Amino acid sequence: MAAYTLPKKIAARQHEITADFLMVIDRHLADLLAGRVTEMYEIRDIADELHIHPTHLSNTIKLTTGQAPCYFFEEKIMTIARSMLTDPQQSVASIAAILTFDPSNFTKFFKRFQGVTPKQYREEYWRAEREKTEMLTI
Amino acid sequence: MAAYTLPKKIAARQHEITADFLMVIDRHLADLLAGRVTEMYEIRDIADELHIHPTHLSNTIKLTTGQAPCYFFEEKIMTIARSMLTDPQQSVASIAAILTFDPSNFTKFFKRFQGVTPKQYREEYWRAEREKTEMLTI
DNA sequence: TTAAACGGAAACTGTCACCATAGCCTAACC
DNA sequence: GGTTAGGCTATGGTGACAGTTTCCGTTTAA
Repeated sequence: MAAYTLPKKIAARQHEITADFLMVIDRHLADLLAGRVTEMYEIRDIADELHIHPTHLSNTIKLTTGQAPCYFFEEKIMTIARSMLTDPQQSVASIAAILTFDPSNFTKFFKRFQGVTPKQYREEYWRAEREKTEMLTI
Repeated sequence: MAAYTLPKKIAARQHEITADFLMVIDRHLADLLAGRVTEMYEIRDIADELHIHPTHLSNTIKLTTGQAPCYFFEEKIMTIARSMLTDPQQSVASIAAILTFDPSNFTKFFKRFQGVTPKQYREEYWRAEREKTEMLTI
């Protein structure tokens, strides 16, 4: 009997793929923000990096999470976009550029998920901030 | 070896869509002429009826026939228009109305395909008819 | 020997950019 | 007065392309 057994497989291959996928997009987005890359990954690029077929990636992510790969990618991009919009120094166009959108598409993309345009989102954010400050000073 | 095989699929899904598309526009135009409907179908309406995406409809028709969906739609409308114009009772404007055009656009539409305006077409048609009759009476 | 992993074709959904033109009005022309 | 042309703008259709889903065939490992 072997005294040492391999650690029990916590995740099946499916979950390994899912975890790897999430790591890859996190790393890629970090690279994008740091300016180390300037092109947005496509699903094909991620599948290539994981050495599996794009269709198989799509199927596996959907199977383990109930959501398609794009969902997570887009969610993370939205989180970054919202965060950058709270910085009044950055123009909407420059944020769009960093996220590899052309300005027009960035607005469409953002509005589709957030319901409001980037500019509206920024304005509402600062209005809310001002109200908070007033609460303190009164 | 199976003695009975299913009949070989003659038409792939693509051809099924194409056939259905042609049926739908035929039926719709018949409805229009009979006054059962007064609005011209758009590609979206046909796609809805076939339960597929408009883009997919467009791409599939183009793939199987080499022509875009509009081509067939417009061809059939032109056939109807030419036929109605041979009836001297119907004014050009009333024909336009039945085909859901405003008079000005109908002329433009007709000329684009036929090279001549509706009125010219009608006149040439009757001139040709008269010549035929003269041939007989001489 | 069988169930998961994987490859891959085909059908389908969806977005975007481009542009021809329908729609609408006015004006000109038989 | 019915027909046609001109001019403007909003928009529908298209073609290209990315992604998803379904389905099935192979391989692989237990």
